[in-house]
Amino acid sequence: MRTRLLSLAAMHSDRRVNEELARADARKWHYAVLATLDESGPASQAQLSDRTRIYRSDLVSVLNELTTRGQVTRVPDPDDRRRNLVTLTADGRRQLHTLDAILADVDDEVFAPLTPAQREQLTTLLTLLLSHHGERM
Amino acid sequence: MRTRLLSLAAMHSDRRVNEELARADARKWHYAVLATLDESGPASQAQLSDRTRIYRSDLVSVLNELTTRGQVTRVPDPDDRRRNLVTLTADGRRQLHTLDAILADVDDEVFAPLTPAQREQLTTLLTLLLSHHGERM
DNA sequence: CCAATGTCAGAATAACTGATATGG
DNA sequence: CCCATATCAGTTCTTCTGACATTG
Repeated sequence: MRTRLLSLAAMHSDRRVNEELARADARKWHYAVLATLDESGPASQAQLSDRTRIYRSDLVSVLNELTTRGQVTRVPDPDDRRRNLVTLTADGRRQLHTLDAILADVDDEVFAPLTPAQREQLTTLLTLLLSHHGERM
Repeated sequence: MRTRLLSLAAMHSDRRVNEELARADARKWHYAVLATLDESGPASQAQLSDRTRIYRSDLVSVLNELTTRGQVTRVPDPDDRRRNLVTLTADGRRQLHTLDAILADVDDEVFAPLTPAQREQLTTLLTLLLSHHGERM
């Protein structure tokens, strides 16, 4: 059953990712938020929640941590004052690069059994999956 | 970063799997144990733990539940009395078939964005990953 | 004496569910 | 009035650690 394969592979990967991110005093949600902001630019919390699949309620504390570390700013959106506009800072981008380097190593380790072509394939397939039930849960 | 793609895809898949298994009063570990026993035959708890990646400590309660439901038996191994030999019962196999049917539907849904050929590819790639850091955490 | 096995108890997260206040 | 947003409080579920008794 494919769903089980996927689950097992991800479990292994996640464990390694968490171990390594912990050394940089980060967790995968921190990375997810920083990376998403870098990829798609400033966003409201609701948008971030959709894109990262972090629950809106849980995003709050993640953002609290990131803001106290000066890695993102969170300011009310003047155009729609219900929203906060979350933006990556220079420090945040620096941290993202640090985490990127860490994760690149984990990536190499986890996907070592695959040839470069197979890694490409996998990326393509997973991206396909996510873009379909992607932006829409 | 591929690890994040993998993580997101698995999270989505796991959520759907859990939702559907819950309707059959099961969880993914129940299925994992039943399926593993069916695939590899009777096993000790340590072996099951390796194969399913369920912690030894957590396996205990999963097996408690499965035994009270009569889906597996757990008897001391005469050859090595530290071990329990866990075996699938007829009821267990029946339950496995039920869960298989449920999961086949979830599988179809989750992997709908992929063509049959792409699903094959994905299975191959994930199997490769798991067989490498597979039996060895 | 050391290693492996199964078990237990509990900590630490992570995931999930409302409820609420405020603005559109 | 209803919907969306951010926040808070709290529950549940899972993952993970450490210790222990028993056997090899």
